[in-house]
Amino acid sequence: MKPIIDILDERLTAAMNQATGRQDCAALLRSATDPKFGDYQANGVMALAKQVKVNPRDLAQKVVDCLKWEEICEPPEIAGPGFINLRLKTDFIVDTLLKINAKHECLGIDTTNNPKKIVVDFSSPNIAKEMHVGHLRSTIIGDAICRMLEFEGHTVKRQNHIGDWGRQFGRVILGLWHMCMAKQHIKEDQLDSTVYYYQSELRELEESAQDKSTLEAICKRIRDRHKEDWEKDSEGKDNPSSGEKFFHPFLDDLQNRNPRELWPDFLAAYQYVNRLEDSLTDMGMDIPIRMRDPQKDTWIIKSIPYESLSRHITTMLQNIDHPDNEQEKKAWQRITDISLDHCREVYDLLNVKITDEHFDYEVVRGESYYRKMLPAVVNDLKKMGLAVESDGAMCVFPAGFKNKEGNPLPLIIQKSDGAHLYATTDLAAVRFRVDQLEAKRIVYVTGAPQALHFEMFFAVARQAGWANDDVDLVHVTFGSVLGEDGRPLKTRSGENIKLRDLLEEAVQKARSVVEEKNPDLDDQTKQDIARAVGIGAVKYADYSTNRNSDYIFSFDRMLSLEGNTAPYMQYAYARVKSIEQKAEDKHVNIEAELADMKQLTLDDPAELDLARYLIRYGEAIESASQDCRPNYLTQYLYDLAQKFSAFYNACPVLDAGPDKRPTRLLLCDLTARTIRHGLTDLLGIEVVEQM
RNA sequence: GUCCCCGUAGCUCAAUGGAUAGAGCGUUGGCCUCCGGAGCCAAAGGCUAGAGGUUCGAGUCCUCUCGGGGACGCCA
Repeated sequence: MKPIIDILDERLTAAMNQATGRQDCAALLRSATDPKFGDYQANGVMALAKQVKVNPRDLAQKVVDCLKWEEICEPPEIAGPGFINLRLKTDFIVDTLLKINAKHECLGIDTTNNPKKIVVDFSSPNIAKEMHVGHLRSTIIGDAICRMLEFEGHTVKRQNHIGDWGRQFGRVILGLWHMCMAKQHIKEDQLDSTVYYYQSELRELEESAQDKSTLEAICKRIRDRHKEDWEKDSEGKDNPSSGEKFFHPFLDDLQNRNPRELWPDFLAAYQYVNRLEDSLTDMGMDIPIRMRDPQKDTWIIKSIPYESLSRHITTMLQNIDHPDNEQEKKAWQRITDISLDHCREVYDLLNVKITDEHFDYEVVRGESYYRKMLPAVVNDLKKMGLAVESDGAMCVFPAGFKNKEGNPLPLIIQKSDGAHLYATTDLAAVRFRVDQLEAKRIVYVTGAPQALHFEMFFAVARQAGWANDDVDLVHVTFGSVLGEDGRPLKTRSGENIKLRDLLEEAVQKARSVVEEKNPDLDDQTKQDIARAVGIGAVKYADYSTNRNSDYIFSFDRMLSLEGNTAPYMQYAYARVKSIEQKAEDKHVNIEAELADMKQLTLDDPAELDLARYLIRYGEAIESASQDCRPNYLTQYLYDLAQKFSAFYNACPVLDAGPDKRPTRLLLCDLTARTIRHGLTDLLGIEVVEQM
């Protein structure tokens, strides 16, 4: 079925064209601002009257005279300075409800007649970092956008543009190497109760931060051992540090281990590398490295500053696909696996699908995916004359952007050391998405601070002709999650709050509420409810604010069960389900009563109020999807739940007479279906039958 | 310094240029012989930070001021 608002808008527009003899009228049909004005109001007549210089109320009357409304609306009313107010006929509402009942799988909503291929780039966490609150919004807003677009009938390609390339690359490999070596330093019989050196030495480094000489002694000790381990690892081989003895077997063994157990260790080792490198600055310590002698094609050993070791690995591995770098490539792949597994755990909790196993196409295409396309991006921009060298770096200066000095602002695509940046990767990705994925719209869900980057990068993509006018480029921004103090949400010690911890706390808090309200449920049921309510509360709280606003994160409010929250919605749903369960006791066969319904009796104001709102679900989806604003959808669902509650209070269902009961059962059924569809199918929030 | 976002009830948040700016929490007062009271109904609470402007009409668009946050060349 076509949305009612669209039908009326078309008719109003036609009537306005007819009344004025023009072709360019806009009815501006909107939801009525107040129920006393009816269901819809047309705002366009007033502007039109101004243009054609006639009295707006007179024009409104003319428009109404030309308008076909009879089978849909009560007689239109002209109000105020020239509004045309439309109220749906009860018969029309009845008709529509019956049609929805006949097609209740899609709730009477048609798919779009203009389906597009749309890429949605979201979540995109950084490898080697635990997912934290900062990833919450992109992940769930992006997911909701995809779900809405998919429901509308678009072909959506989800892309998880993970940060798996670039500067931290060398450090993560070093981290894994330390994990390997630390294990070697542990005797077999100590394995249970032991502390790995990267754990104990991290503490030492932190504690001695202010004491230069102690710090140097620690670093020297670490360096000496590092060197020794490195040499031992290639014992008996002419290929230095080939990793034959320890590292390769370690990496192979990792494949057989549970990534979930490895993750904390890896994080600790990575943190160790970061700390160590920061500590080493200006200490003048060296470490040997191996490199290919390009002349003789043999390995040579060279000394470099210890603190630049990871940077060396990073630059060397610009060429990761070379056979010489197999060890590093393998290490990097293991880390990606381990890290993605951690993400997967969070995604599962959030009920978000943004990894490969859920789809028949590659979802996780991180920065590394585009690595081979980067030189071409730079070269092509150079050839076009768009990229020029500036202070040793390759830059594009898109028109209209200025820096602090008022000079043209560069988008840097290649650093002076030859390395590429995220702008380069973004450009390669946009090319890939337009050419290979045939995207007609690309949606980037990232925080507002990156707005300038996207503006510039879009401008360059357009200038280069990689995204022409037939491709929409959209940056969906969002605000920050704040703590109760109004500052960005952090732990007391100032660290990012781990997303998994946050979600687990939400489930735990929800559990204690369930425990209190409904102590007789069995343990598994309680846990299922706690999970649906806890996770749902976090997601719903996010969705229900304007995404551009910052919002203050509060477990108490989001779990408070009153107001516009997930628990309230879930409760409304559970109450309907409860009626269904009770039906059997009262010998009411719901299916039989709903099947093949021909007529409804909408007598009670609460029934009518609920009914007229139920048929407008599609409008809510349309507006939420259009602007990528899930809060339009939550607002609709909340209003719907409130109207249902009012109806529930005023109108007995199971005890109603046979003349009223089928209607009321239908209202219950469609309310439940709509809430479940909105919550679960579009927002990924579970509903529960009881709570 | 330039640019971007924000400033709405005591608090947390809404408001697709439209009519008298809405919810929830909190406050006050009603409503269970009845399907889940985790509910419903109602009241009080506002110069939409301030000043100009555009418009038939401005919380929304433009200009300025004040206050908060963020971005602005080799991180992402």
